[in-house]
Amino acid sequence: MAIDAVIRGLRRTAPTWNPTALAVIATREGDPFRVLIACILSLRTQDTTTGPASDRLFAEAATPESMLKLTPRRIERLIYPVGFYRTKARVILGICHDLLDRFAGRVPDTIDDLLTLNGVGRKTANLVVTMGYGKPGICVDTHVHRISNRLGYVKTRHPEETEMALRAKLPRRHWIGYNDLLVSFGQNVCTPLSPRCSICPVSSLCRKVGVTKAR
DNA sequence: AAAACGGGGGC
DNA sequence: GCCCCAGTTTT
Repeated sequence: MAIDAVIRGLRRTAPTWNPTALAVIATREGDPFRVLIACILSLRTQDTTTGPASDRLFAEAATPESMLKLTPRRIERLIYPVGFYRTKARVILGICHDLLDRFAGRVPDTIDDLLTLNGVGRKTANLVVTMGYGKPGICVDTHVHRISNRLGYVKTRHPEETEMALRAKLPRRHWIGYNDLLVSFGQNVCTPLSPRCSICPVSSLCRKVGVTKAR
C-alpha cells in the first residue's frame, strides 16, 4: 500500500476542510501542560468549543500548581459548555495532583509515563509527546482508526494495532500536520456512516468498511 | 424522538 | 471483552 500516494491525494483537497479538534490543540504547541489539558477537554467531544473553553481556563491557571488552587466548581464553570465538564474538571485536578506528587510538577515526556496518569490514554499521550515536546507520535482516534481500515492500511478492531502500524510509517518530521491531516480527512470526508465518497481523493483505494450510504 | 457520536477506566 | 460515563449533534 502506497501510503505516500494516499497522503499526497489528501493534501490536495485538505485546504477546503473544516478545522479539527487537533488543530485547536496544536495552538498550544510547545507547552506540554496546556497540550495535556486541552486534550482532556477534547475527549469525546466533536465540537470546537474546547478552544475558547481552554482559553478561559488557562487565563486563570496554566500550571499544575495554579490549577490546584481552583475549585472543581470554578473549573466546571470555566470549561462549560464542553461535554463531560464535571468529569473533566475532576480528571484535570487529579492529573495536576499526580503531576506534583510523582513528577515534580512537570508533565512527563514519554508515552509510558504519561499513561500512568489517570484519564490519559494512548491518544492523549501521543499528542502530548508530539505537540508538547516535538517528538514523533501518532494520534489514533476513532477517525484515524476508521480511515486506516477503510483504506486497507490495517485490518483490525484494535486502535492500538493501528497505532503501531502507522507508527512504523511515520514521516521524519511534521508529525502534527501529518496527524491533523488524517483526522481531518476522517472528520470532513470519510465520516462514519455516510462518507462523502463523491469528493474523496482516494476512493479508488477504499474498502468501504462500515459504509451504509455513501454520499 | 431517537440514534449517532467519541477516549478511557474498571472489571 | 464488555459495560459505563454525560452531553451535543444529526437524522
